[in-house]
Order: sequence, then C-alpha cells, then structure tokens
Amino acid sequence: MSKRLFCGGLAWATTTEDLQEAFAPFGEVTDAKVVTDRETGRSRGFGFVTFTTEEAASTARESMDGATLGGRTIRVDLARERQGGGGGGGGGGYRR
DNA sequence: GTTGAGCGTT
Repeated sequence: MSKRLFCGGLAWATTTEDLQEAFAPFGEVTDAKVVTDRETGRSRGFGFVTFTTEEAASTARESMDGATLGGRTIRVDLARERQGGGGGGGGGGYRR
C-alpha cells in the first residue's frame, strides 16, 4: 500500500528526480513523477510522489506544502485516484 | 526563447 501526493506549482525546470530528492527525507519515496508533456517533453508544472506510509506522506505534505522548490512555491496535497472509482478527498471533490 | 491553475503516460 502506498500514499500518493499531488505536487503543483513546480518550476518548469523541476524534474522527477528533483521531486524524489525533495521528498525523500520525509519518508521512503517508492515513486515520484513530474508530469511532462508527452509531445513536447516539457514539464507541465506538476507531479506526483508516492510514499510507503501515510505518516511520511502527511509529514511531507505538511512540510512541503507552501515550501520553495526550484525557486517557486509549490503546492502539495493528497493526490486523487486515476483508477476511476475513488476520487474524492484531497484538493476537492470532483468526478470524472 | 512563451505559460502558472491544476490531478498523470506508459
């Protein structure tokens, strides 16, 4: 099981390793990903980080939300579930 | 060579 966090407001230069390195000290990051445009390869300015425990995820969220990374203040929140079904929680209820 | 709230491609 793992907890996922959504990271927004990232600088265009922020990459997956930057996220992984930035969240690593808060817990064991099993997966990190900065969403880049599939066609241009440029960063979309947001990404996701997966932790092994919600405790690490919570600590990272409380510590990194509003923090500065790559020169820009980033936003950290509970990520939503891509697999339809779950959804809810985090940034705000929204259905798709 | 740009943009700035958000929730991702295999």
